[in-house]
Amino acid sequence: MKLSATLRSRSDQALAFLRARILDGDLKPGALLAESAVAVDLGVSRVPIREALFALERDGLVEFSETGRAYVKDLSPHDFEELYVLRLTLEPVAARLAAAALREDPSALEKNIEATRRASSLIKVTHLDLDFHEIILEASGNARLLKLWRSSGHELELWLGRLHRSKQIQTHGTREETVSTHCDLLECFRTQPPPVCERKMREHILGWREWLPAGMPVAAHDGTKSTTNRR
Amino acid sequence: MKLSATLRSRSDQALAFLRARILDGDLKPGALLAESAVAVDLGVSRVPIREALFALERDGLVEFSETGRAYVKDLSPHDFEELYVLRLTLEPVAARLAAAALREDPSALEKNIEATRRASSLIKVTHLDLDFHEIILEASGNARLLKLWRSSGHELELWLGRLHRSKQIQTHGTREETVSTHCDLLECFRTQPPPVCERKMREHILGWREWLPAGMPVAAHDGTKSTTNRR
DNA sequence: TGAAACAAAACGGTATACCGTCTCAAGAAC
DNA sequence: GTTCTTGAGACGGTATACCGTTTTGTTTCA
Repeated sequence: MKLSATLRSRSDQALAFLRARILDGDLKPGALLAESAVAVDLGVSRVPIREALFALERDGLVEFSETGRAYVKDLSPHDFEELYVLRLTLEPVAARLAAAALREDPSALEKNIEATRRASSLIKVTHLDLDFHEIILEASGNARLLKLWRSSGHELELWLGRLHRSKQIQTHGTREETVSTHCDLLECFRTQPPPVCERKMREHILGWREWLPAGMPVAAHDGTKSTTNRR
Repeated sequence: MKLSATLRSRSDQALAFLRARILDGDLKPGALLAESAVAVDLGVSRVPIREALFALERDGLVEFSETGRAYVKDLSPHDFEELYVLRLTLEPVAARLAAAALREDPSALEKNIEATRRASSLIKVTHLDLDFHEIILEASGNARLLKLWRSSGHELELWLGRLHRSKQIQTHGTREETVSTHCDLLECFRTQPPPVCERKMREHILGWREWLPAGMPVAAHDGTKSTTNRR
C-alpha cells in the first residue's frame, strides 16, 4: 500500500485511505481493523493508525468493541432511519437560517445547478447534489449545524454505497429531476421568506425517500409511527 | 496530580480530569494544553493525554491550532447562539419521537420530578433538570440524536459555567419553576399527540432563554434575524 | 462427540525516544 | 527605539518496545 503525499500528516493519510476503502466497500462490514495489521499494510507505525481509527469512529464508519478493537461499521435499516430523521431535522432549519444570505447572493447555488446540467456522469451529478445541500448548510452561518450534517453524511454515504453495490436501489433521481427540484429550491430562496424555505426543504427531503427501495423503513414526518415508503 | 482509579484506561482518567478542570474554570479559555506538561502533571505519558485531547476537541471543550497545539476553547456569544439553535432544533424533534414511548411509560419523568422536589440544593436541581431532558432524548429511540444532544451539552455547560462564575446570570429558574414547567411537559406527554408535544417542547426551550442575561443574542425562532431577549 | 482447559499468538494500552518544526526571546542591525 | 536575525528551548508527529489482556486454535477429558 502507498499513502498519498498530498495530506499533511500520516494520520490524515491513513484516515483518507481507510475512509475510501470502507466507503468503496473494499473493507466489509464487521471486518476487524487491527492497528498492527493496518500499520504494516500502510507502512507506518501504529500511532497514526490509532488516530485515524478514532476519527473514523467519530464519523460513524468504525465502531469499537468493549475491548478496544475497531471494526468496520455494520449499518442496519434502523441506523438509516436515524440518519434520515437527522437530516430531516437539520436541513430545513439550515434552509431557514440560510434564507436571507442565499436571497442576497444565490450565485453559489446557480453555479452548482449549471455544473449539474453540464456534468458528464451520474456519479458527478450525485456529488454536485451533495454539494448543493452543503452550500445551504454553509450559508446557514451555523458551523455546528454544518459539522453535524457532515458527520452524518459519512454514514449516509456508507449506507447508500452499500445499497448501490448490492443493486438494491438507484440512490437518486435522474439529472433532470435533480436539476428541476434544485431550481425549485433556488427559486424559493430567491423569492420566499425563511419559513417557506424551511418547509420547501422539508418537502424536498421527504421527496427524496421515494428513491429508496420498497420496504425501506423511514420515519413518518408526523412522528406518530414508522412506516414504509410506497415504491 | 492524582488520577482517579475508577475509570478503565489512563486516557479516560485524563479525559475526565481535564474535562472537570475546564468546566470548573480551573483552566482558562485560551490556555495552552501542552501534551508534555499535562503528562508530567498527571504522571502518565503523552499518549493517553493525546487521546484525551482529541476527545475533548470532539466535545468542543478544546480546539487545535493549525500547528497541532491544543487550547482551552474560548466561546463567544455567537457560539452560544449556535448551540441554542441546535437544542431548539433537536429537542422538539426528540420530544415528538419520544411521545409514544413516554405516554406508555412516563415513570422515569415522574421519578425525576419527584427527585427535583426533594433535591437539597440548587445545583442538584440543575442536574436533575438536565436529566429530565436527557430522559426524553433517550426515549426518542434515536441514538444519534442523543449523541449530538450530549456533545452540544458539554459546550453549553462550559458556557453556562463561565457565565455563572462571572456572576452575570442565574443560569436557571427556581426549583418551583422547574418542577412546574416539567409537570406541564409530563402532562403533555401523557395526554397529547406527538406533534403537540413537539410544540410544547419548543415553547419550553424558548422560555428558557428568559433566564439568559439581558442582551444575550439568541436566534429568533422565526429564523428571520437574530435578536436579543428582553430581560 | 462435545465441552472444558490450556497454551500460543494476536492485539491494544502505554512508555520512551528521536526528529523536525514552531515559538519566543535575546541580541544585532538600522 | 524599532525591526530583523538567530539560536535555544518547547512542542507535536511518529517509531519502537514492553506488558497485560483477549482471542483463538488445540489438546485433553468426560
